[in-house]
Amino acid sequence: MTSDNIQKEECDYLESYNAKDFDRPSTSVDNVIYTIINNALHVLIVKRSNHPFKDQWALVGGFVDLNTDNNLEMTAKRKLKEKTGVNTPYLEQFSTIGNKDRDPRGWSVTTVYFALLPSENITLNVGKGANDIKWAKIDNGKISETLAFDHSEILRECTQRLRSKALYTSLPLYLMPEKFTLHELQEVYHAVLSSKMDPKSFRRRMLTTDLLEETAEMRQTGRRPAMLYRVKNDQPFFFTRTIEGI
Amino acid sequence: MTSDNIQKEECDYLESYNAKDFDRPSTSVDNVIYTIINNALHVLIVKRSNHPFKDQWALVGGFVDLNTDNNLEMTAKRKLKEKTGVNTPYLEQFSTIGNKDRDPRGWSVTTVYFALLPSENITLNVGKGANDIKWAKIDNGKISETLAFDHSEILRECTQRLRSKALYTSLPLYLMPEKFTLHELQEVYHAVLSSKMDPKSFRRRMLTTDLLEETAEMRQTGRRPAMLYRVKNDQPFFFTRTIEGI
DNA sequence: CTCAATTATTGGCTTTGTGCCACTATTTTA
DNA sequence: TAAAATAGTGGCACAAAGCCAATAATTGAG
Repeated sequence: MTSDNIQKEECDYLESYNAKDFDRPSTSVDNVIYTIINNALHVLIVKRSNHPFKDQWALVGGFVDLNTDNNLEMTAKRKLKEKTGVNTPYLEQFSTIGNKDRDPRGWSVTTVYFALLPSENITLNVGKGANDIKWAKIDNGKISETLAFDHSEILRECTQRLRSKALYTSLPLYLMPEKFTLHELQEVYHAVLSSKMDPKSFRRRMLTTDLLEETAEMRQTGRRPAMLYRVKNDQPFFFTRTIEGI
Repeated sequence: MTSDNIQKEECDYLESYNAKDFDRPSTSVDNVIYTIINNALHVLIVKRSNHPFKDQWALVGGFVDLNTDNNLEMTAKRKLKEKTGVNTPYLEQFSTIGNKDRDPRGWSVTTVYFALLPSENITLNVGKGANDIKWAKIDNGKISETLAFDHSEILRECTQRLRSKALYTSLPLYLMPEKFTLHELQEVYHAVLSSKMDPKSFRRRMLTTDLLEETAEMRQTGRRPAMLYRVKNDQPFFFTRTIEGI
């Protein structure tokens, strides 16, 4: 068969193809949106106003809208923007969970993204499908609220991934405000890792990369003032060694 | 509203819920199946016997079957077993790609897994939807065949991920036959990384973990015989330092 | 005005694991 | 018996982390 014939055949095939002829799972995106509040890791959750799991807390997510979303990341960003107003977060795909039991409506697939938001002036909007929204504090990888669907498990695994990446990357930098001291950055690492590091080692690790630059300002806190830094290089950095002893 | 009332409401809601009322993307799984042949990394590809992309090579994949597959991983394993007979590979979810352009039939989501198969006696079956199947050699992260859909890009990115993980994990061990010499293992690392390492450093790195154990046998190759090892610990190992200079 | 308390920052030695490269060991074949 | 080939080791240098004590800069109590 010639290549032209195959092209023709494919056109015919596509013309007669009807998406409704095949059973498909539902497809959604869920965001695990982290930020730092009072030196503790928090995650954004919403209270569902619709069935199923009505009036229960859940991660920020929603179905892919085939008309407005060109790809999965657009779905993730649309929901993120709707709830926080943030346009350009650090956003990374975490994992996709698909099975026949996670949603009472039937076979369901969700692609989970996680976002890191700087800890400054974020205004929350309840948005669609929700009647409440709040930051929930993460303790020991868990929050006190029970979440809808398999979201508690997703949150636990995603937080574990974030923690593991903090051991060898600069990801926690995306949780920082524009200007910050090295001590403040170290506190954020502590919040993510739930473990303390030596300040000398931490400073050396951060300053021997090209990630940070000094500002002309100092943080005045009533004791010895501390140098304020800002991010110089926006790319995530991968260290060649992990932090040990976790 | 009482909790009982909500339960009742949810039952009513689920009863009236009709999956066909909502447009959903198609959902598939694609496998990037690696093995080692003649000291080179290879990937399994099939020639499609159906539209679209009829008669073109593609990764091993297929649609989720809502009736037989309980979850996405079952879809991945079902296709893997159909083509190779392998039941228990190393299988890891790589990434999910979903957009409106990747499939001419419309909005499509595919979850990509990668599998590592030991380099020994695997019998290939053409299986459903294909009229040919073969191992394609990976050179510089690419194969010479053009692949259907966005599979060439998926292969490139997935191979990059495998390469990057080989720098700090023991993943290449899953590509080894039951017994192997340290030199043979190093050759597999070389095949994955496309770069050479010092034999002393490599042996030290491998032997200071608890990953391997000596067998009583030696590989006889006509020169000095080499100790044969087998895998002692089936869990993937994460080194605290990456191999440098790549 | 001086000193204790507090927080920021540095000095410097130890430890760990890799890079490097020359050297030794064991086998076959010429 | 020696050369060639492959397996495996000795040992030092180096980079980056751990560890912990010392120094620096500031405020507030007396």
